[in-house]
This record gives sequence, structure tokens and C-alpha cells, in this order.
Amino acid sequence: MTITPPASKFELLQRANSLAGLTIQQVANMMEVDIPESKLHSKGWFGGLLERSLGANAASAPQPDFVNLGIELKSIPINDNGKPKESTYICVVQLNQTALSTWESSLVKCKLTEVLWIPYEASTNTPIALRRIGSPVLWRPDILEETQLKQDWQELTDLIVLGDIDKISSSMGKYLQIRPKAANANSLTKDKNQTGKNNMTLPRGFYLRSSFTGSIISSH
DNA sequence: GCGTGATCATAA
DNA sequence: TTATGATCACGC
Repeated sequence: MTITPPASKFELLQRANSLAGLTIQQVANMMEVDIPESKLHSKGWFGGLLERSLGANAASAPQPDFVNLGIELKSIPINDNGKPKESTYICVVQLNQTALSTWESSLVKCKLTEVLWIPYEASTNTPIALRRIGSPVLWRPDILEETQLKQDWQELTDLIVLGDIDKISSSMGKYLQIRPKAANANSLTKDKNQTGKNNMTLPRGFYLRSSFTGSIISSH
């Protein structure tokens, strides 16, 4: 089953709303796929299913999932307490001069301009098939949120520009943090911002803290 | 390896 | 229990 991209924000919202209340099993049936037995070897499975169900068309390109609408899609697992179970991956930390120049030109800002959050039940007590999808939340950062995100991004980016990427810890940043994002701890990528010999470093990604995504979900 | 989709595993 | 650091799968 292939779903065409939504032509408008309204159509995307309609589709997302039509998924609300359904179980993961029901969506899997609609898309004619099987539910994996374990998430250990299929970590991004539900996110991918949701993309296909709604007609996302960015493939794996570094841009919002719904390219024409400029909207990023994020599934967000909710635990028994009604709070996000995990932090949310945003994008890779690109180590080139352009990506590190200004917030406005950053991939983080691009991805977070407008996000369609789709919460879903992720209590370990509930089998994956029976977990239900929640109501979508279409979100744009307000002025306070964007100011803080920009501040976090600037603080972290400053360290990278200074060549101190290896001094970055996941505890830095109020809303936005940088953590490893790699096949394993031995992976290496070139820090193109730096010149010289030892400029290989662990690939990293930007993540939103669950305290932040939790407040987004609960305030809508 | 890079970028996407994320969750796992364990130290604190 | 929570957050950090590590890891899984896939297309190209």
C-alpha cells in the first residue's frame, strides 16, 4: 500500500486525526505489513510505518519529512505517566562551516520550524500490537522556545567551532543536547570545521530532551 | 560513511 | 528511576 503525499497542511492533519485512537495493529493491517516481534532489531519501525501511512516524501534526505509543506513528522512514545519515554532525535550534527555558521541556516532550525507530533502508547505492559495512537499535535516553537533552542544550539556550536567537540557532554543544553549517533562507539567522521591531522571524531546528533517534548505534548 | 527512523543498556 | 552513552536497521 502506497500513500501519496498530502497536498496541504489541512489534508495532513485530517490523515493524522484519522489515525488517532487506532492501534498499531490496525495501522499495520492497513499498510499490509507485519509487526516486528521485538524492537531490539527494529528500532525505527513505527516511525517508518507512520511516515508511509501519512505519505511523507523526504526519504532519508536532511529536510522535513513533508518537503512541500515544510513539516517534520515525529512519533513520540508515551509511558504510563503520560510522559515521553525517550528523548527525540532531531538530526545529525553536521561538521562543516556552513552548518555551523548561524542558527537560521542550521539543520536543527530547519527541522524544528514546524513539527507534527504523533504520541502513542509505549507502556512496556502493553503488547506493541495493542498500543494506541494518540491525537496529533501540530507545533511551531513560540518565541520563548525558539530563543532557548537557539541559545542551546549556539552554546554547543561555539564549542564545535572552537575545536572542542570532544568536550561536549549530553548534560549540556536546556532543551537541546548533543549525543552520539553512530553505528558504534568506534565510528569516526571527519570534522570539516577543523584543519589538521587529528580531525576525526565520533558522529553525533542533536536530540530534544523529554522534559521539553513532554511540555509540548501536554500543553496541546 | 552519511543521513534517515529511533530504542537499548547500564551507570549514577 | 532517569539520563547518558551505545547501538540496531536501512538506502544509497
